[in-house]
Amino acid sequence: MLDFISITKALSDENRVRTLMMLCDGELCVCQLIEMLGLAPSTVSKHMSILRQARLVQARKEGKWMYYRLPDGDAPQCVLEALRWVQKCLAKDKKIVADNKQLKLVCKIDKEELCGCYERAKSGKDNSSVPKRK
Amino acid sequence: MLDFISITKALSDENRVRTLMMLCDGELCVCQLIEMLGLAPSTVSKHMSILRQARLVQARKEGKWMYYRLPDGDAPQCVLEALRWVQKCLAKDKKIVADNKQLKLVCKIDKEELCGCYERAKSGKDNSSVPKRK
DNA sequence: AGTATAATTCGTTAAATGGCGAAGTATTGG
DNA sequence: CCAATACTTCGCCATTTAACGAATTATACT
Repeated sequence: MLDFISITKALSDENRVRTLMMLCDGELCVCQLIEMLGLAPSTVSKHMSILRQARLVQARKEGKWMYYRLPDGDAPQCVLEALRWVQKCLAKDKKIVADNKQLKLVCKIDKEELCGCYERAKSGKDNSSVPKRK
Repeated sequence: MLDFISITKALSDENRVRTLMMLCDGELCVCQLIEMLGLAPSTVSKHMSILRQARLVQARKEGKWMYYRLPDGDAPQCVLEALRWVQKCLAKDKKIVADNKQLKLVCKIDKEELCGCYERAKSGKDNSSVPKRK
């Protein structure tokens, strides 16, 4: 029961659900999620730890980057079915579709360039919708 | 998205999930739920309004009693699938199994007798496990 | 070694949530 | 009509939660 409630609690926040939907096409690193969600790094990190606790995502560290992804079949049945349910319910959701579109742009941004996200966030300018190159 | 989150929020409380599972075998009235959950009437009423808002339950008033039940197929697909998921995940859960057993006893109690639950609750004695007859 | 970067942990704050009892509404029964 | 019963709504309190920035950890780059 506790495991179950940890899943539903994890799913009861919009930003976490958006994150799960963003991971449908493959893993993302935290700075990409920060860019997409427009939240502080510490906040995103907390969200990911809640999703991880519920086993809705898995993590992989590579160098200084942390990648998150949906579980690969080895997760509890209850979790896998939850993910299928979420995906089916929200596939056509307006916000989710917009996120998907935005995500394609963000994924094109070079890692080194993107991860100035900390500084950019502090500067107050929202330039998240513009994929930049040098 | 908002509808979706209202469902996951509704499912993120143990007492509400227990309630849904109790409704699997048919409708129950509020005083039966009060008896089962051991909560104040106002609290149970609030829980039911949250479940109703999410369309996870439907209500029917008969005389002075209010009956709640799972939706009959006319609910959104997303809701029906959520209910199937919850039921599958928790069918064998310890607390849920115990609730089911307890519920059978509570259902045998005569309505007129059961609904002194308000007074009984105030008296502080937990006699909920003993189905009583005059 | 020493700085910069990516992410997490910690401490705080504002808002949401679950609980209760008191008061209000609606229905039944005298 | 009036009292009793079955809820529901409202107002309050304690706890939890989502957010942030500051401090910390871990890795890469000179």
